[in-house]
Amino acid sequence: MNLAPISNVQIRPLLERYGLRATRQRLGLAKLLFGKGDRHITADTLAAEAHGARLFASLATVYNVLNLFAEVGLVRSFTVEGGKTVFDTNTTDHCHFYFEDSGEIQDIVGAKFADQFVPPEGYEIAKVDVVVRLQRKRDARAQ
Amino acid sequence: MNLAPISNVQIRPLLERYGLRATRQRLGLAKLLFGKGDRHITADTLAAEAHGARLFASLATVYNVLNLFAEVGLVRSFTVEGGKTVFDTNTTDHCHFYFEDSGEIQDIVGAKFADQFVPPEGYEIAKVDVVVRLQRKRDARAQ
DNA sequence: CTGTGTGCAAACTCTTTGCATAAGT
DNA sequence: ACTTATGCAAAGAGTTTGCACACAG
Repeated sequence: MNLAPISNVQIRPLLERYGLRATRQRLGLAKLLFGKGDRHITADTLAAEAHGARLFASLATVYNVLNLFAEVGLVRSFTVEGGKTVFDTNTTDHCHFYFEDSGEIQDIVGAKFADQFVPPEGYEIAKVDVVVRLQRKRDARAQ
Repeated sequence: MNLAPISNVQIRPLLERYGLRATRQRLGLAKLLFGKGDRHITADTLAAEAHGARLFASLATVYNVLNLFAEVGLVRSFTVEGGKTVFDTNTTDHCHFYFEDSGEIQDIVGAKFADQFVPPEGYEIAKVDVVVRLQRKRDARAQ
């Protein structure tokens, strides 16, 4: 995937291409997700955003839709410590910075790892999650 | 760390070296953790194991002790999808295989990544979590 | 119409917390 | 003795589920 921002009208065919019914909630959430480039978002944040855009989708539906999108490959999900699930619209092989102070997540460009691992006999790699946790540098002189 | 299996008598000084009071629960849990080489274990599994060994430690205490051990660097924790926190007695820089079918976790030997990332200005790397998720290979001819 | 999605609330899992009691040094 | 840890139960966060109703094709 990793599409450039998608205009309104392209979303319906996008869903249909993945065999998904184009419901109002799915269209609206997809528009929020794919309308502004790469995003890292949790279910409750997306629900809040949807609500702000006067798109009414319950939290349960947001979870359903995000999990569904993740299953078909429209988004990618991973978990950060604390147990929160983050959904990423960039489904290519890449790593993440996680800022411990702000909770922000950022793609690490150019870091690819999935093909460096040799899976054990009988298994294949489903995905590789790499999270680099960052903390504010404490200057040696300070403290 | 990454110590070879530790005998009984070494555990008390180990805790004291880390400035931790040697309580019965901590001694017992440490013995279970460090007594059999590298382990990947969740709090509830360790609690069950302790119970089986007639060491009575409540789940809350197991969490307290594991989090404390993680803080001082005796163990390392990371989260797998599903939100479970896994505690690893191997605190060196390494990656993990996660078997989706069994839930098992295995160290990947020889894979080191922490020094390959350049943190953004003002930040330093707290840790790098790499989880390679594995699924049973579905033979192309099958299905 | 028919099947599928949605919304709500309740259930569920994992983890943390508050407070009285127990134990360590 | 004094301090810190433990146990219990309850609270908390995040996510999933069951069922009645609504909507898409």
